[in-house]
Amino acid sequence: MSDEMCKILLDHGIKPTAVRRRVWGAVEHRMKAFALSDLEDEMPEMDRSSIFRSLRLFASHQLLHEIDDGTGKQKYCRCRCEDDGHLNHIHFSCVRCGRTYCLMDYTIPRVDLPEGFVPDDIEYVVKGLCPSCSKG
Amino acid sequence: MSDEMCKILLDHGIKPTAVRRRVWGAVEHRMKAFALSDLEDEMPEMDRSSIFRSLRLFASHQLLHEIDDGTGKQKYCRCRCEDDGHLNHIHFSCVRCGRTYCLMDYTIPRVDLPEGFVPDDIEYVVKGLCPSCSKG
DNA sequence: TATAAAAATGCAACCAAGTTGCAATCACTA
DNA sequence: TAGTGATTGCAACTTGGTTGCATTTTTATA
Repeated sequence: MSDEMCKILLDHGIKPTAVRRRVWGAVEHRMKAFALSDLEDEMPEMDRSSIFRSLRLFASHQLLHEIDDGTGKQKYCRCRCEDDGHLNHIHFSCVRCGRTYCLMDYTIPRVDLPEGFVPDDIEYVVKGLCPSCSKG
Repeated sequence: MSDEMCKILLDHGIKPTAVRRRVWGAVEHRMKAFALSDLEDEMPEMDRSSIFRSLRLFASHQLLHEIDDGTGKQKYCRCRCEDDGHLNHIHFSCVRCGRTYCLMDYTIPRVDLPEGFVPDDIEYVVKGLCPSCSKG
């Protein structure tokens, strides 16, 4: 709805249709990684493939990152990188509650690769217990 | 068949049945990560779920690691860790040919996590072009 | 050794998540 | 306003993983 929201989409070359604004609104302020199924549950009146297509579109236009936390479900997180569009923070995946945290302030330490390997992107996922699950 | 093979399985608390020896034989010398589907293709006369159960068994007995390289397929690699049973090397996943390399000599750099996060395992996957694909 | 009990296997079916084909609808331009 | 292309909703399909169960094999016990 808001002009603000439209602007972000337009700035990234995305036509702000009703579906896309709806999806973006549900997504833009999230700090944790989320899956398609999360959005499905929250917006049961919306079509799965429409949400899916919006997410993929956002990801291809650098509004979201696609991350893989080892749970077998594709997750997304809000991209806040100014640089080259690549993820540069680590993720934490809780083995108990299944939530994935974006640790924005923790950058991925780099490794020099053997000759011939040309890196493009890095995924650094720590698995264990998150603060709320480690308390118990 | 070989006593050697049986010994490895027995040493890890696994009864060396025919299926398991067959699967282990197809797996033990691999340097690259592999998926269930790879073994299915190589041993078409074997049952999928039997291979699957063997792999899961091996993994639960620390003979294999289950790794997630972001391709959406569960991959496995030969465990050569002497220490705590955790993976400690990085992986390289080629976006062109889909192969996943275990870079055994490249250990995962550690990151101090925020208060409350209790790490158990780490996944470090670099995506890009492998030596054979980056040549072209 | 014969038999009972337990474990492993093969098969078919199921499930979840992602993805696609296509017709209906919408948005925009001429 | 008609025509064109993009978008959407729906249903169906694909892939990979997983499970239920009857059959077979192995192991333990009498």
